[in-house]
Amino acid sequence: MSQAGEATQTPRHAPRTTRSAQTRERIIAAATEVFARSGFHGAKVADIAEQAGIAYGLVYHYFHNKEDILAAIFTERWAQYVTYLHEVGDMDVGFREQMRRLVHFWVEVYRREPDLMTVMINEVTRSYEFLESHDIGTVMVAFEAIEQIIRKARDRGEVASSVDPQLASYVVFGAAEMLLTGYVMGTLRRDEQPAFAGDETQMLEVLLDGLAPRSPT
Amino acid sequence: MSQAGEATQTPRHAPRTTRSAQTRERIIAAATEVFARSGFHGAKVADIAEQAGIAYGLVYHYFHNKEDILAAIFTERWAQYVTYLHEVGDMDVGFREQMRRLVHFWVEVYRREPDLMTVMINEVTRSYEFLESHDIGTVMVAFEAIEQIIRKARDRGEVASSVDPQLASYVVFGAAEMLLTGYVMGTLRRDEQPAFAGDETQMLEVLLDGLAPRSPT
Amino acid sequence: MSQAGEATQTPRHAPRTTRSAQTRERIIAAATEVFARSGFHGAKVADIAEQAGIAYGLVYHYFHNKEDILAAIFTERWAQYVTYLHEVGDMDVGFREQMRRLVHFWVEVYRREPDLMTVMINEVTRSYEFLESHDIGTVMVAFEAIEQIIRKARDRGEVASSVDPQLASYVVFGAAEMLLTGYVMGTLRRDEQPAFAGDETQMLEVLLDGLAPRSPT
Amino acid sequence: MSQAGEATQTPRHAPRTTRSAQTRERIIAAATEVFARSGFHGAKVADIAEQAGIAYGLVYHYFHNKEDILAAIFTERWAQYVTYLHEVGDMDVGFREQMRRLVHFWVEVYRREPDLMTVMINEVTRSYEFLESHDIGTVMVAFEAIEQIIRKARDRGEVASSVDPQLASYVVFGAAEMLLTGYVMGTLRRDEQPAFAGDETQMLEVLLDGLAPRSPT
DNA sequence: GATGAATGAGTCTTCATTCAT
DNA sequence: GATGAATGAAGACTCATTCAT
Repeated sequence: MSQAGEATQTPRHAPRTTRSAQTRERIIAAATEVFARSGFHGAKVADIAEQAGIAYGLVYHYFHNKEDILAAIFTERWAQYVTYLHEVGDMDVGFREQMRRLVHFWVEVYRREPDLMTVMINEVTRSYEFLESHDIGTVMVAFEAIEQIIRKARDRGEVASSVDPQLASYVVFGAAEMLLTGYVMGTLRRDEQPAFAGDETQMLEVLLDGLAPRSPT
Repeated sequence: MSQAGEATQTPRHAPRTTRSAQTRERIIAAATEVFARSGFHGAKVADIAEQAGIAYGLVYHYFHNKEDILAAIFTERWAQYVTYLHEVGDMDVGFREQMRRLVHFWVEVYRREPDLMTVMINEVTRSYEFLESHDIGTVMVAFEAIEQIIRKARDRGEVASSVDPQLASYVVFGAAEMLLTGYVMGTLRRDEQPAFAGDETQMLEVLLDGLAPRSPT
Repeated sequence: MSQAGEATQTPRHAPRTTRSAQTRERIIAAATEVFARSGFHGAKVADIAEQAGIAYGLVYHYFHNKEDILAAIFTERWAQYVTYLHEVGDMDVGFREQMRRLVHFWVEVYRREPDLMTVMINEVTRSYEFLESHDIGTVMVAFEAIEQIIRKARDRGEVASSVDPQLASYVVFGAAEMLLTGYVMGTLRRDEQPAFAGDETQMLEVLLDGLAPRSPT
Repeated sequence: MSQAGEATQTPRHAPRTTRSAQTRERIIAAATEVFARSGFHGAKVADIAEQAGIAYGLVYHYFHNKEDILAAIFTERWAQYVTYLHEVGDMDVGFREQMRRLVHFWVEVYRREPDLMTVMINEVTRSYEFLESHDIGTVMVAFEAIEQIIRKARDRGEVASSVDPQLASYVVFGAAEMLLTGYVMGTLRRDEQPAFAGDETQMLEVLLDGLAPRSPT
């Protein structure tokens, strides 16, 4: 745990073969699932290996330690996530459409990789332990990307001038995350595709237009 | 973890003396602090005892095990929380005012007991582990209380008729929780009272009126 | 455990009042029951106190430690036991009658105090630990008493001359003990008094006349 | 203790290698020795491991917990024991010879594996704790086997018709067990082979022909 | 690369014993 | 005498990590 920073910097080895790379991916996928279910501390390396269908000793061929797996998930998946946020920010499609795509993206990502989001949120976003040994700024980038989208839209007049982009980014992120949490926890049951689409519409409406009725009802 | 439910139901003993009750409170307070700092898994019973200024063995006079302490924190504080949500729901003050009070309540609770909220958020609300071994319904009551507030307001015409109260309750809860998470994480630095007040106003505005500008766009 | 010998020699105090003596008896009775059920190591002082209906701290007013309670059971009860064995040995009633009385005595003692016998056998007679810290000779006296009874009977011609009194005492003691174990374990169900009487007769017959049919049946 | 049954049913894993199987045997042998010396409760897992020449953690690769080791000793040895009893029962050699072999078997087993018998007697046969958490029927099978031997012999006229086979099986088993206990406790010192043989003869005589002199005295 | 046997630091938890009240 | 709060030594058990095969 103490050498976490170092470990993160020093991948155990570069993948030499395709198979090797596949095994590494399998471990990351398995770890994502197990971390999501049990949390970092509650996850056993043996569980991860079992989930990945390999011997537990093999994990240490690919990662220095358990912490290093979490770091890899973070490094290799979070980046994609933030990349998309920036892409959306750079799209010339208007704020409503940007938000629509963001919400859709979240819901889609969750539908495809619910565990990844869970780990990101629970283990990365909240963990002092983790953040202390990594750059908290890297985590914050996601918030800042959304903040930027809102700020620019505000500058264009597509967001109310009174809105504080930073605060608003927390609202947006929080709302999205709680929706996804509802999915994962099973408190929001959505078995059909249309239901997911309906949620996207609803969330979008609430975030953009608020709860209070617009104009003369 | 498997006997957690049982443990929760069976307090080790009724407080016989004032001193006994005080020690129990000391342990709960200390545990709240340590759980907030290190997380449930990362917290050592010995740390909790040290923080409480007692021998670690004494913890087991008052609680069955570590899990039981977390359960006690949850049980004894969450009820107060839900009670307030219901009080707000019963107030005859209009939806905007209800929401104002809710948001203020959340921010205030955090300001007064940041560790408690941290534990609630990180170890209870977000923990599969906890939710799986306890009555998730107890947790959901909070969501339902907000859902009811929104539903009634919609019936009164104070919330747009197109809004789905359940979905909206997730947005509201999620936004509030992420705000507090920002406080907890220190990514939202708020050292001054006015800053907190500003956040409340902002959050209220976004939730009620949305990000999009009102008036004639 | 190390000062067991010392502890045994030094009763914590002489009973000053009748009530005091009664409490001491209650502890001994309770301990006998708990030791029988859980063994010495498995028995908790708290269980003994609860069984006795007193606070666990009070146990230490009457005994130095847990070991001391066992020693007291041994000292104060075993003596009575051996005394009776000697009485039987001194009776001028013939070997068959002596054996009859012995067997009856065992069955009776067990019927009245099965726990006492269980403790004697399991924790005293069979325990290296106990025997190491006490005079094993004291325990052996019971065997020797039976051995003497047999030896004298042999000298009188009432026992086959080929019989080794020492070995025979083990047979007698073992048979009796296993019978009683059957009662306690519930593998030998005896709810009616006649059943017990029947067992005494059977055991006596087998021990005295053997399994093989006597001459012309 | 409550999951003991479950643990017993579920070996931690099947031996994958010869070495693995050897280590498991080493642990069982070491545990037998330590249990015999200190009793189940008094035995430390660390002692067992030290005796086996391994790290204590390794014990938990092979067994779920301490109780599980005792259960394994019982399961894997008792079966052999009962098997032999049945073999003797099926022999067509007459009752006297059957008994002779039984007694010889018991004495031999003790001579070869005194610790094993000590554990069987002290921790298995006598322990409520053990018997409560396991199938007592499995233990009783041994009694029943002897009972059958006696019953059949009675039917053949080789045992007195007045004998109750069940009661008699307790006498036989009890006598044998106490003899072994004498060996175990060291109260019956037998350093020479002839002494053991003498014991067998004596026990056989007492059990078959009884203490009372046969014929006309 | 792969496996899983082996290690032992780290914790939780129990419970005999003490002692203030 | 009586109580039970408090202490802390002792020991069971977990599991990340190493390494021989």
